[in-house]
Amino acid sequence: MTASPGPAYDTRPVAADGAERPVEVDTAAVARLIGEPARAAMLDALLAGRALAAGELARIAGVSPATASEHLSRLREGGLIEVVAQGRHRYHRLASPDVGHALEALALISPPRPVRTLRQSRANRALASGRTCYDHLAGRIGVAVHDTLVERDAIRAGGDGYLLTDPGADLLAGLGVDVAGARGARRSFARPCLDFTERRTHLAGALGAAICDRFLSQGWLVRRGTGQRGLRVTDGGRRVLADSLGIPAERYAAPAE
Amino acid sequence: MTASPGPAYDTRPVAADGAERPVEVDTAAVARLIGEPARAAMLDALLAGRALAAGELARIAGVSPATASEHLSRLREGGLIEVVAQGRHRYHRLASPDVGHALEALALISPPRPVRTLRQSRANRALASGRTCYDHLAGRIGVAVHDTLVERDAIRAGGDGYLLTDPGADLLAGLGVDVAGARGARRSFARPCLDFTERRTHLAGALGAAICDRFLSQGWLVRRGTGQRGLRVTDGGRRVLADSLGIPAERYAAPAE
DNA sequence: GCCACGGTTCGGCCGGCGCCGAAGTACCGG
DNA sequence: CCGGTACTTCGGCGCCGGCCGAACCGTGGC
Repeated sequence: MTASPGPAYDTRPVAADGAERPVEVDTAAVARLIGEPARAAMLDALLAGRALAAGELARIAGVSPATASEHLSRLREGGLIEVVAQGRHRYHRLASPDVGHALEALALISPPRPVRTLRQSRANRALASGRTCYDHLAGRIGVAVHDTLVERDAIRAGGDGYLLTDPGADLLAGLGVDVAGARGARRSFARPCLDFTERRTHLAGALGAAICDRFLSQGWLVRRGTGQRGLRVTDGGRRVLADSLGIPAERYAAPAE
Repeated sequence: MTASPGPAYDTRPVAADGAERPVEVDTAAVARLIGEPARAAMLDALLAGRALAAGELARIAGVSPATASEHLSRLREGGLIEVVAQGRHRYHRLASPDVGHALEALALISPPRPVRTLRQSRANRALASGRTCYDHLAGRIGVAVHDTLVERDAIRAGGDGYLLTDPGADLLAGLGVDVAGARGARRSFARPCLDFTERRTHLAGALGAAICDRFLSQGWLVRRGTGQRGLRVTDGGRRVLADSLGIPAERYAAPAE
């Protein structure tokens, strides 16, 4: 039995509007969009959840602004990214967490490409420790938080993903996480997300994002360098993780070697 | 707390061998493989879990045997499919469930393509009710079974996916499901799998496969037609679902219209 | 041994698309 | 208004790769 009232499953006949009916789907079109090195590099950069301007994406992908512009408009038409105009800049971001999930699922079955430089290797090791995945915590920190919440019965499988138990809601509220806001969000509340560096599950959805927000705004975690994707635990964060969640620092230390 | 002894998380430092270290990964290469209509059609056909001969795949994709052969060898080199020679035929199948998951994750963000014929539409509606996803139950039946197991606390989030509780093990053993065999399997024991027709979660992994096996071998479910992907619930199956799991027939009936 | 059949390899055709430079458009600051 | 910057559109080049027919290899049936 779950902590929330009513059945965990949805007894309605899966919605009557046409969007939910099974339809053929053009998988090849989307894969073709991702299957171009420059576009894949852009999407990878956007996977951190930050909106980036077209010029930055051009530089990241190593192509001219003209080419980048074409790629971005294709990605937009394909529904993979959204664009928000702001002054002279046009910021791009992934259209939905589902896009991020598809990218990670692809990464999981993609051939490894040997790390080239020492600098690159060091950066990757840092990412393994803590990073954001779209907008929630990933890496060893994300996995540790996820596992602890499950272990303490703060979240339980249910619905389409997880349901928050009453003690779990108290625990997170005590940390200042905006649980009510997450419940009100129109996106999926809480669901598991496969972490491709750890090959383990961490917490995604509105709740995962709310936790990530809180940890960043309190300075418990800080963005690592200018890459924005890596995360570092501060001394205060170490205290909070240990005292409130019982997570020792070893659980999320960077892997050895 | 979970039902099994010891912590639900893995306290080891994520394995010391190089394979688990974070590496750059060539997502574009894999996406490029999938992003070709003929190859995508082949992969889609293989998503049902059946191994298919090269000739059949050529016919399905609508290309000549020569072209199909080239596509298949590329897919093989890319690690997406495996081939097993048998007499004059060479049977192809997806290399791993992860490949299937990536395909489903892509399908979730792919643009819908309107169903063309009435016949096609009817076939799709049947698939919505019950189907296999790689080797486990999917569709409305898969979702109903998954939700019921969660609702009855037979499975709980933990580890990398789900852990089976003691009452849950009794429940499934009572149905004749080979729980011990599933535990012994080297693959992931039980994990959620996103169903792209239902947009809901169902049960994958060794346990999901064991349940599917049992239901098919007892004749509670039968393959629908020659497509092998669709499933139909028999009268006996209806009884078992209602009596042992408390799932009424409405939960998995084909959607209206 | 011969043929039939499934599958692969090879050669050559051709369309699509990724690329850039240059020109065009929108927005901002002075 | 004018110049600079950010971005898009256009035209044209070149190559990758998807396609097929034909030839080639291995298996199985007779």
